[in-house]
Amino acid sequence: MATIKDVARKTGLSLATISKYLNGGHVLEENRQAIEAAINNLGYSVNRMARGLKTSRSMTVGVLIPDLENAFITSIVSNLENILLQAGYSTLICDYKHNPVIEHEKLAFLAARSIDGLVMMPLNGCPDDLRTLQMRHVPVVLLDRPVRGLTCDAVLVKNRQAAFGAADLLLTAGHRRIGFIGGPTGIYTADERLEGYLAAHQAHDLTADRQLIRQGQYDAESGYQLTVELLSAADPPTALFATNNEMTFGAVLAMHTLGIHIPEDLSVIGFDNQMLATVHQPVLSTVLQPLRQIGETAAELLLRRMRGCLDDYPAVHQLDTIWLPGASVKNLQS
Amino acid sequence: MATIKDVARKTGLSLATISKYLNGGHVLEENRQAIEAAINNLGYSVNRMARGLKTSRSMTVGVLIPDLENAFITSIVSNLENILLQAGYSTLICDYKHNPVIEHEKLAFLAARSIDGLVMMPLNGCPDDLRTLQMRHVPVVLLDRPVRGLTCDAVLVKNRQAAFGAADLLLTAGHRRIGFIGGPTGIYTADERLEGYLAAHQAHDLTADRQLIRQGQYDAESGYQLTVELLSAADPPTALFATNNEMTFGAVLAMHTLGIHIPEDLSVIGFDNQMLATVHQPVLSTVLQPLRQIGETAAELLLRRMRGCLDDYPAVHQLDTIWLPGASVKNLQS
DNA sequence: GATTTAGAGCGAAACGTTTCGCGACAGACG
DNA sequence: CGTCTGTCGCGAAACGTTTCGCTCTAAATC
Repeated sequence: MATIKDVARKTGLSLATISKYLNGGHVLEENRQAIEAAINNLGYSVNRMARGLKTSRSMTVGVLIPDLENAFITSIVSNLENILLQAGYSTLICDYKHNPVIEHEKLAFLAARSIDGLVMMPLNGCPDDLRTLQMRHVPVVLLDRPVRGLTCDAVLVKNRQAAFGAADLLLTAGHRRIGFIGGPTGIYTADERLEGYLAAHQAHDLTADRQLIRQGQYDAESGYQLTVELLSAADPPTALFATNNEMTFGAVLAMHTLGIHIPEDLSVIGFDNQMLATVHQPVLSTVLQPLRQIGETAAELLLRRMRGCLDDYPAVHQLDTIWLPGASVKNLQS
Repeated sequence: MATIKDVARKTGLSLATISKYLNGGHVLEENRQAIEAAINNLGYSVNRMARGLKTSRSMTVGVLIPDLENAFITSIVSNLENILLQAGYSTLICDYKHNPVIEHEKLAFLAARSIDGLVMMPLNGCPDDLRTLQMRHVPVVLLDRPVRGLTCDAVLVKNRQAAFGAADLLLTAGHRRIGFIGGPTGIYTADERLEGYLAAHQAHDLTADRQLIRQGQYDAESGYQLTVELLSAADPPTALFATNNEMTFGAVLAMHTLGIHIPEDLSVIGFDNQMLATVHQPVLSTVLQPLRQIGETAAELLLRRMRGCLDDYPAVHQLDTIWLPGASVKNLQS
């Protein structure tokens, strides 16, 4: 491998000059050409480890997500990666498989790789590790949910408003018994979405039947299970709101198994699962998160922070969700 | 940040000894304890860039894939990442969005990051860049398809056999007009799968009607389009075989739009799209690739190569596909 | 024509490791 | 007691950059 020394020798210039050129400094036109020729000739490319050693920047950002097999998440990551790459950063992607132990391990792993920044979709969030990172001036941007007790930049969506909208739509269509399939209490998005659901009832001067509110894990298994429970109860709902990607999948699976027709037997609103929503017959009315925008916002925020700009710290961006109109809601009024 | 020097100072030992300890060498029990105490005390962790500079190994592998939003692919990557991480490697994941220009760019980007190994699911494959990498003794493992004119390790599946099996199943069920929705000629997997389809016809002493064989891009758009064409033709097929993840999605979407019932109006076999297959009603009979196994095989092969073992080079692993039995094929015999 | 100023290049010292060859020492052996 | 052998630690030289402060030259200014 050619080094900067070889380029210096070949051009008759000094190391310092080559380095200056490489870092965008001004050199004489004549020398510029000589340097470029030598670089091509030798096939030189800068050794990022040597550079990193000197500058103590790795030009690498860590991305820690719960799941790499979830299109909803990877779509965000893909965006993120592209923007960061354009700025010269590479992206170290890790998933922790929804497991807090792995989450902690991989966070430690990333921290040990001397990353210049971190984007994380937290489960527990490991506030202590994150704080340590922040003390080292490694900026952190959270996705999807904040971490309790940690001051940090974050990119979220308006969960409460989205859930309010979905429930309101069902109520307005005349539904009075709306099943709610949600994540565990204590999880930020789960709490927010439930609150939105409840608030919509209040806005219609109604009180939701607590029996209709079912909470489990944010996974397909739970979605399936809770749907079965809800629908086999004494007084089943006429509509169902599944409040995350996996649970929507599980819920639809359960309805298929039970032979329930949408929307004749049951009106349904899903969350996030765009591919399922569009392939479903009829198309599933769904709350979608603005994946592209989440990725972009997070990337740009992180880049700003890595450039040292702390103007609006801590910034918490709350993005609007997108409504995918389908045909899975039956109007009971008509 | 504490350095090895600080540890040396604190313990009264020399740099060389600390380094030896860090790299698993033997030191006196007494010193070992002192070193460990000092490390904890100082919060020392090795600077990977300095280490990399000396050893000229980055302990990083590149992963280049066509698409990060495709669960079929990311599932492989997730596996890969986990195994590599256990061996101490981090994973630089890039996607090229099915675009040969980006493919080339990102490959160049990865190559410039001094990766220790590369796993790639190629489109064009950029044989020249890959060869350059190989000359630098950076092992490369290809996924899904080989690259024309390049000697290289690869992990593939038995495409021909899988397509043969699917077509054979339909033929055995009495179907004589089987639509084939495939990728473009020249793409390895597309060619192999088509050959399997044709071979199955031959095995039944039949010749496939060329009108039933439609080729497009490996995307949902094409799958949709070709399905519409096939079904609106004069003499439509009684069965359909969609031969990749996205095309299966597109095909199902088209059938829904056309109001076609599966399997009453049309028998269908899909490919790869497990989530669609299981959520579909009825469950879609589908050819699945062994994602976990592909990831593992590729990771282990790459690790072996990075350890310098070239015993079986070039190794081309051909894995068996998995048959997901569904209820989307109607038996015409009965 | 003398003095200032800006531009360009240079030398050398870091950055935090690994590694090679050597020396010190202790115990085993004849 | 002298020699040999094996273990453990040490000093110093790299690895390929960046960067600071300096010098040199030529143009600009008075």
